[in-house]
Amino acid sequence: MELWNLPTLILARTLLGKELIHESKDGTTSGYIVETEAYLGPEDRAAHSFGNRRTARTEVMFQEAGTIYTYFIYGMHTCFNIVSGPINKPEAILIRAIEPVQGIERMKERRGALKKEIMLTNGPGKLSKSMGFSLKHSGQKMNSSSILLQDGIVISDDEISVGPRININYAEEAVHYPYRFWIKNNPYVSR
DNA sequence: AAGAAGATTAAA
DNA sequence: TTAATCTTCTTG
Repeated sequence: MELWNLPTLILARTLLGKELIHESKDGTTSGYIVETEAYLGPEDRAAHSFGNRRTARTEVMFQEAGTIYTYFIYGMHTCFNIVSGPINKPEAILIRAIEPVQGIERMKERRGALKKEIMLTNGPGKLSKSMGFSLKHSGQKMNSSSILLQDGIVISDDEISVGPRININYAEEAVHYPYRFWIKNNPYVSR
C-alpha cells in the first residue's frame, strides 16, 4: 500500500475516515478512524522514541511504515499505533478514536456492561479494548495479519480540525505542536 | 532487584 | 479529583 510512503503528518490526516478492521477468532470488529495523533520520533519530545531512544518497547518504531506498535499505559490500558516514516526513522501515529462499524455487539462484550455505543471507542484505551488489541499485536504488519486497513469514507479538508496533542504535559516545547487531527463535529472523537 | 512514572479511564 | 493497576525504563 503506497499509503505508507506518505510523510507522517500527511498520513495522520489521511488515515481519517479509513476503516480499521480486526479479524479475531472471537469475531470481527471495525470502525472508521476519526481522531489521530502524530509522533515524530527523534525531534519530538512527546514521542517514546525521542532522541532515537531504542529499547525493547520502542524497537518496533524503527521498523517499516505499516508496522503495528501497541504499548501498555497507566497499568490498565493498551494504546494502538501505526508506525510511519522510513525504516530507522522512529515515527508513529496513535489512533485516538474510531466510529464503530462492524461487530458492535462484540465490542460491548469486550467492554463489559456498557450501554452507550458512543463510549465504546472514543479514546485510545477504549478503542483498543473494544477492538481486542493487546501487546501481542506489537510488531505485526497492517494488512498481513488479523488487522487490516481499508478505504472507508472520504473526508474533505474542510471537515478536519487540527490542534495540539492530549496528555503530554511533560513534553516541554513539543506540548503545543499541532499534531492532532480529528473530524469536525464527529461525536466519536474523544472528550 | 527495586522503584517511579506514564500518549488513560471511570467513578465520585 | 482520584484511584485503579502494571509494563517499561532507570538506577543501584
